[in-house]
Amino acid sequence: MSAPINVSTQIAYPEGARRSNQSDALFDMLTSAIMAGRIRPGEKLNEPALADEFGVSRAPVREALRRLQEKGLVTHVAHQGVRVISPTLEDFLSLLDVREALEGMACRLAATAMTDVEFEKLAAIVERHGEGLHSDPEGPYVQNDFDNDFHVRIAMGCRNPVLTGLLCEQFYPRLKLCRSRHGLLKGRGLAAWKEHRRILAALVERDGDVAEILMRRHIRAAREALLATGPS
Amino acid sequence: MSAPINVSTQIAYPEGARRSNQSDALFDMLTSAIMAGRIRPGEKLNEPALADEFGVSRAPVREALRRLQEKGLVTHVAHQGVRVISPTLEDFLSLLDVREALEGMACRLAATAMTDVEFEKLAAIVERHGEGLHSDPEGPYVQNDFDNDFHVRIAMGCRNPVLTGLLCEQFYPRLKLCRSRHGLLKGRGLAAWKEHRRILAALVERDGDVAEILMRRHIRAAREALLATGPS
DNA sequence: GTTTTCGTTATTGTCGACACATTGCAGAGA
DNA sequence: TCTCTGCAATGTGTCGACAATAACGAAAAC
Repeated sequence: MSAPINVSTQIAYPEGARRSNQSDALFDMLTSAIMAGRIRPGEKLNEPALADEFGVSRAPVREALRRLQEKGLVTHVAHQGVRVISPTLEDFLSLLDVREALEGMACRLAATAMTDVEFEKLAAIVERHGEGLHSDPEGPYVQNDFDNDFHVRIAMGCRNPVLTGLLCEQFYPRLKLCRSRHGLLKGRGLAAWKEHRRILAALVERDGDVAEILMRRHIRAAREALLATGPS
Repeated sequence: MSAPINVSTQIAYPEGARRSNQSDALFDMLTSAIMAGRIRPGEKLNEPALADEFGVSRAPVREALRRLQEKGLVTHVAHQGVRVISPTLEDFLSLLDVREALEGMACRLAATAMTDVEFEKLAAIVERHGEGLHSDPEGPYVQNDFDNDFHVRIAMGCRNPVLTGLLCEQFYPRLKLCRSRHGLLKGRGLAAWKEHRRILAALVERDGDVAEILMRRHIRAAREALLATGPS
């Protein structure tokens, strides 16, 4: 038996986020716990144990775990329980290939779909990123605030609900997990910022073709940086 | 109360497909029933009613329904039950935009990842498609056999599990539903075949760049054909 | 020391029941 | 005739329990 995870005491309930049902609450809790590293990759999530810990029956736990699985944050092998995924470098690379395709398209669509107000907001994000670089120009590009992230904004600006959902709900959480496992890309900070700036410029020009190309190149650069440092 | 669906009597059990647990069996049944149109778009799937009809408790039904929801085949609004989605033209178009991005990437990757044997198999599929055109050159491109479909083969040949999973499990079923609702693209049959042939040629040349471009153009052509006939 | 067999345990699927929320209907009142 | 209120029906989340299956570990046989 694995050691008790005891997540409940470590998670501050996001105030408004308390949903009506236990299954949702559990899902939110586990999601943030995994993403924050409070539950480590490879760690086991025991259905009865979690039910016991949270004082609920197995049903809501079961559902929350299944949803985590759909989200790609945990794996479930029969009769061996569910574990937090510990993505390999290959998994990471696969994810980035698909991400290149998806965000490229998102960028193309966003070029015509986003409003000028949204572009201003995006510009502000890029600006703040630039200011942050002064402290550590060689550091990685850190995504600290989901709603104010460059990529997230574009994903939400493309006005394609399928695409937005895929990126925000499936890909970004998994990518974050991959990053926390394989390390951020040091030295990419400044380069990433410059690339963001060029993407923004193309968007403002409403040039979808160029915006897509630049975004794809941007993600491929990150992928290649990973490939260079990864297998070490 | 909606009329009883009575799916069980209409579905021939796919012989080997009987899984160990009821939830899986139910999921398979409902999936094929929806895709075959035995359960129509907009139709309600009643949890207790299905449980009763199949002689199981609500638990496995519940799980099967949730998985259908993940797959994007049904929607679930609180206290109103779950219904088979009836995709709008906009939904269809959104799906096709994302599909363009995904299959484009799949094609690019497949150009280097697929084996010569797989290419031969793919060529055979294209050839058979061409022979089928003799009977109705203006007809639509029909995908009658999932495992022997041109696009499916490429999706499986790209060697990117994330991409393959997305396409085969999420997109193709939803696309099929969209097609059955909005009609197939008449007159695209011959054009589609020619495009397939060119894509195949690029793949065989192992030219990922061109293969991607051709595939994207192929899907965009289908999208525009839909746009032209759709709003009528 | 290695392999096999057996018992234990963990995981999982399923069940039937209950309680609560919401919806929609129906009847009362204006 | 329209509106409001209360009730019934439906949908839904949750519970505790049981049984079956497969993995794990220990003891026995080779």
